[in-house]
Amino acid sequence: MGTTKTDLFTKKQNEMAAMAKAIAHPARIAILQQLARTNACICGDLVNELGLAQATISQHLKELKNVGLIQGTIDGVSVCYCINPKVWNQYKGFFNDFFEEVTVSDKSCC
Amino acid sequence: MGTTKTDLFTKKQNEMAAMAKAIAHPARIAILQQLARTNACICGDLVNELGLAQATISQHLKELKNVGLIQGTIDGVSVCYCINPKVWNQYKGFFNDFFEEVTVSDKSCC
DNA sequence: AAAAAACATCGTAATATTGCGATTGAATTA
DNA sequence: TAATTCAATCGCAATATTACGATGTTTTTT
Repeated sequence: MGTTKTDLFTKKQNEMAAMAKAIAHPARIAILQQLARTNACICGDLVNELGLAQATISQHLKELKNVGLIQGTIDGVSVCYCINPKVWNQYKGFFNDFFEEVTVSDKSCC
Repeated sequence: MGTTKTDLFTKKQNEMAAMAKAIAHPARIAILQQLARTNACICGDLVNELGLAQATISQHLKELKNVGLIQGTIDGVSVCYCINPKVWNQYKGFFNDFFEEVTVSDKSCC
């Protein structure tokens, strides 16, 4: 118990849920926005900006890295993180498709 | 500890995260797709289709109702659920804006 | 080589989520 | 009215998430 029963759903549905989960935290939203704005960013800056502990930020960065939304390259002592445009655009497409699936008529049925 | 520090983030960021969380489960994705397809649905059908226990489905429906994505009206003994087009389109817009925030250039910086 | 700087990882505590059986509540039917 | 049906809610167990101090690792600087 307590575990999501992924076997009950399609691959696409599980993927969609995983994608949503990746951005289902304000810290990760904030991180992505920051990276989006600057188009390059170091982790230290994020720690200063967000107000969360370094370990916490690092953990969120790891999750974003795991789903491929960001990538980091070592730059001397620090690490330079940035958005992975390919995956980003994939997300954009998937979410768009999902919400487009229903071109909801303005009148609801009930 | 263990609680998300919402006070560190903007209202928009918290809202965005909450919206993502609402669809961050395959069962809720499946429910929304089903409602989208039929444009009207009864809960009992969902229980049969999804394979989760009635109590579990009811809980997911409640979450979707809480964020306004769906609405239910009593129809005799059963309840008819459907998508709220207004909120649905709001979600569509917000997600689109979020991913549009970065019109990522095809070359990443690092 | 020693100290410092920037992150990652470990371990742990607090809280949230998921799932379901059992029960309750409301409406319909016999 | 009693039985039935459908869904909401309660209570609990299992697992996941969030957060952070402490420690480890890697590179730079002294």
